[in-house]
Amino acid sequence: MPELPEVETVVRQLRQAVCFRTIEAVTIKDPKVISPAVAQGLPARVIDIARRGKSIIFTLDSNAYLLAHLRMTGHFHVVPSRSASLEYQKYLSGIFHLDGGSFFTFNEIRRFGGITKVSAKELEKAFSRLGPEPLADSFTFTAFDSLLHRFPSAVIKTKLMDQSFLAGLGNIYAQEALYRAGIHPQTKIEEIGVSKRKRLYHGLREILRLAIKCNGTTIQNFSHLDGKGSFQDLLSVYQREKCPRRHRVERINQGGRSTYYCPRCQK
DNA sequence: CGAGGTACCTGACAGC
DNA sequence: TGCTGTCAGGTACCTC
Repeated sequence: MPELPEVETVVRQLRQAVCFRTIEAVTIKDPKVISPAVAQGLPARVIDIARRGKSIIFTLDSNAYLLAHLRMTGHFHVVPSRSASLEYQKYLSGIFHLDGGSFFTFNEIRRFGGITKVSAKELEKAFSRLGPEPLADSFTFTAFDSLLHRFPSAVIKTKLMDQSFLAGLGNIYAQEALYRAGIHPQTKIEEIGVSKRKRLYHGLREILRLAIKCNGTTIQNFSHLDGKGSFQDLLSVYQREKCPRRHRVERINQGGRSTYYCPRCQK
């Protein structure tokens, strides 16, 4: 499930393979996933690939941007030459033809994610609703704490997953961060004391950094360009039966989503 | 305004 | 075997 660490992994790999290359043409197989506008204004050179929250931004030298979101099951694949077989044809949404005959593809099983072409203004508008980047230097404990103070009555787990609150956390890392902080996922923000707020701040940053080092978590549908991440081996509660301290993990439902937590470690 | 619920979409899997 | 129901979940959109 692509969250911040998985998207960051994909961005780093795309940067290696696609940055400073020219997109000559795009073949759109599924216009619901790849907006037809993406094929216009080519060829164009990719001069930067970056991440904001869970979005991927390709900066083109044509004064436009490609905005990609993996949602649940979106994948990029880089294919070295035109003669190579399209290994992932089954869910192929689009083919990006690069200079020199290589290409990369976008595949989307559930067709939730996709790629659109946007202007600088549209890009700014899309990101204006996003909360801060949890790994940014400017995201200090003070910044996190003042954010928490704005929503005293909200349930902490739901808020951690709210992209306008904090950009990049999803169901897995929100749960893992709460385990690290010893906070029950149904706790209201106003009920969390300052020491647990600090543990949550440090816990979520540590977990994101560690997961990036592991190239993300590979569960069910997520794999990055070069294979699989390994953070799933380090999960404490998500889809686990026992927490690292050998207590039984419980599963509850919050907003139609499963939440795993340890009733003994998280009060 | 915030908070909570639901639709979107398809594959995996359990149960009969 | 083959059907049905449930679950997975990021985000936009809706209602209260």
